[in-house]
Amino acid sequence: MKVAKRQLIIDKALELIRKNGYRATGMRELAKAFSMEAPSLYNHIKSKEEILQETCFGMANKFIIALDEVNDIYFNGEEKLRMAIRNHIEILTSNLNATHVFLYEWQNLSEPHLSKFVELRHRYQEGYREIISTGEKEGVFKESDIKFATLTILSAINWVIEWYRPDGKMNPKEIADKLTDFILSGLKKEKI
Amino acid sequence: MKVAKRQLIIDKALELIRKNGYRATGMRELAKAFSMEAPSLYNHIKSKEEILQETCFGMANKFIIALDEVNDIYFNGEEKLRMAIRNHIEILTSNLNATHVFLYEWQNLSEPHLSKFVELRHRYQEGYREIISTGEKEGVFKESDIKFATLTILSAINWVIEWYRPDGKMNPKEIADKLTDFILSGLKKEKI
DNA sequence: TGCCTTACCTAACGTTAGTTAGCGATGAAG
DNA sequence: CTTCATCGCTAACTAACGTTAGGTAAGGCA
Repeated sequence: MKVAKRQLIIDKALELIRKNGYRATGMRELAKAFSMEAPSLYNHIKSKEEILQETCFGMANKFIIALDEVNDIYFNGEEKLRMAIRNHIEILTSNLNATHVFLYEWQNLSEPHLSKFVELRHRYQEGYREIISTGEKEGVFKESDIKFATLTILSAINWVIEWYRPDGKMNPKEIADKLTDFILSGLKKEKI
Repeated sequence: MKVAKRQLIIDKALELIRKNGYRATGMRELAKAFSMEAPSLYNHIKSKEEILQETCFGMANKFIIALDEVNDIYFNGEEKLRMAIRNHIEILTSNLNATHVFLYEWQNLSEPHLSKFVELRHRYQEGYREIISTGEKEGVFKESDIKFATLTILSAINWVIEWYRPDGKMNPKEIADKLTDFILSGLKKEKI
């Protein structure tokens, strides 16, 4: 039972944090969502930062594992990119609140967790860089500044969190496919 | 003299806010940067939020004016997009700290400024939507979900703030051009 | 000389933050 | 029936926040 309520608290915390920001989300406000007083929360969690840490590192793991799988299973660069983006969008859309914390609130981590987290982020970028590099070597992707392409791609797929609505007209897979098409082929009509 | 120091204070504030976040940046810390005590700041500024307001609305104006110009002067959709992105990157890279506040800290605005600001942001997006819509009607751009394309493009050009370094190897114009090429033509090699 | 403004100071206010201490009720286990 | 962990509570602490009040030294100007 304890573990269940703990998860409820964390979930609600993530929801509030996404809505108002980590610093603006107080323990008293969080407690109110459960008709409790703030100190009672500490029967379930160790501290406010514990929520932040668990979420940041938990999501980092999810993203990294999914990416490593792609790099292991698929060989073709284009296929790799398509699957990586599909996985990323899938994780992002099914963990909107947690992903927001992962993307934008990690700066509130205290040391040494902050440094550790930055390193994980770096590793994730590295994975994408590899994929693009693969596609380039295969002659399928243009010769491009790989760092540049990586960052641009990551920005596009992360921005999805800003406008995705679970009840919208596109489901995660459709978003991922459309995004991949856009990234691969751009906006311009192909010359005939 | 007073106006000069006021600007120095605001500039330093923006620098600190970009580094640590609006809420994490305190008046005492800001004052320390000038070897002053916190209350002395109030001889130069009215409040902490004044800095936020001035920056958010000031930057919004810059971006919107630049975009309106593009929509007035150029006719071709592709040219419009190229110039809009060039202007955007130019403003962004020459106001890194202020742009960060504009992009990520506006949520700390209090009402009614918050609503007003959101409306301005909306208008800026609208401008990009128009451009893409123009290119589509001309038959130069693919038939695409315009909202989707707009958001993806804006995310890519805004993400530049995350990795741009003034002493890096690409200057703003190069970044803008490369970004535009990427957005227009994508990552894949053109079929022969 | 006398005065007013500028720009700093110290002291302190009121609020809010995260958290701890310690107590009481409940309910399952031995 | 007793025991003991669970999970709430109130009270309160420390630290930090933005800001105000009120005072003082310096410099331009009548």
